[in-house]
Amino acid sequence: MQKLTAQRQAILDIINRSDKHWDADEVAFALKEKGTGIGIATVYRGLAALAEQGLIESIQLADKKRYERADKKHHDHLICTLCGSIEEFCKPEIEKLQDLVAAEREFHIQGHQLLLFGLCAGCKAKES
Amino acid sequence: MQKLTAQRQAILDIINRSDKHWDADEVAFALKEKGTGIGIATVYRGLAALAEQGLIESIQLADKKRYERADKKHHDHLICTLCGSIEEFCKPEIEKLQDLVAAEREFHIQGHQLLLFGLCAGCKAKES
DNA sequence: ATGATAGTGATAATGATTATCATTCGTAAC
DNA sequence: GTTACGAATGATAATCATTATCACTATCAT
Ligand SMILES: [Mn+2]
Ligand SMILES: [Mn+2]
Ligand SMILES: [Zn+2]
Ligand SMILES: [Zn+2]
Repeated sequence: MQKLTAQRQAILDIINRSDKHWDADEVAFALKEKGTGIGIATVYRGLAALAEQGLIESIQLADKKRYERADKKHHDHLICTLCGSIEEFCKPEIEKLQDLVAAEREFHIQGHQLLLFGLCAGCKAKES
Repeated sequence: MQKLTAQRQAILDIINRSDKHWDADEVAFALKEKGTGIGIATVYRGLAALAEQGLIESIQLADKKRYERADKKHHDHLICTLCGSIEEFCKPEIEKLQDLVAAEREFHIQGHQLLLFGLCAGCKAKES
């Protein structure tokens, strides 16, 4: 009984039209730019609803949640501690090993989050 | 120039005497129990200072930061989404693959965090 | 002693997120 | 078409972990 309202559709459109990892404020701002202003509480609720339905993906960073398109295959993230950029990677062997660890402990795995922190190529170069 | 004051030593003792993953409030409460009450701001600063010096380890969960003893070898965590229990595991092959991913992208890795979410053995059993 | 420096603790402020609540929308029954 | 109900909206208050302030204190070197 989760409805895909006009507001939620607008949020979904914003996110689907880019490769960015959006936080709630960024989405709210983008909608305002467009003329489609939406209450901030509705943005939060819309993002949560869309993620619950699998229409977008979420990642939990230290300070806040970010959302991205769901039409990519599963991946994890490299986060630059200097410029904040977010890169993506996919390493099925890691996922296999995670399943193995869970199986060994009779842990029923529902999800995971792997974040690699460091300096992106660009920032590494600048760090003479 | 970070000092190991009496307050910080008290925090460190609390954490070193157990295998728990402590949040700031739990540490503050444990200190109060002991008679060694410490201002909550000092607890936060003390935990941050101790972690910076490598005397304790921190993990960032969705809602809050938790701290644990630093005298174990590196490990990652399995988190039960039902009872909140935290188990630990160590899988060097995963760490190797992480380094490989970073190297491929010329990303200078500084740290990582791998969380596996799901049901612990106990909770899985109860879920008839 | 005199500073310089860092730490403490009470409390205010911050910032992301969630709760409240009156109002509105969408749809299904009458 | 009107009514009725559940869900959604939006303005705003509340929550909660954490950080910032600021006056005061402890430590240590000159
Ligand atoms: Mn991504
Ligand atoms: Mn641990
Ligand atoms: Zn960077
Ligand atoms: Zn459990």
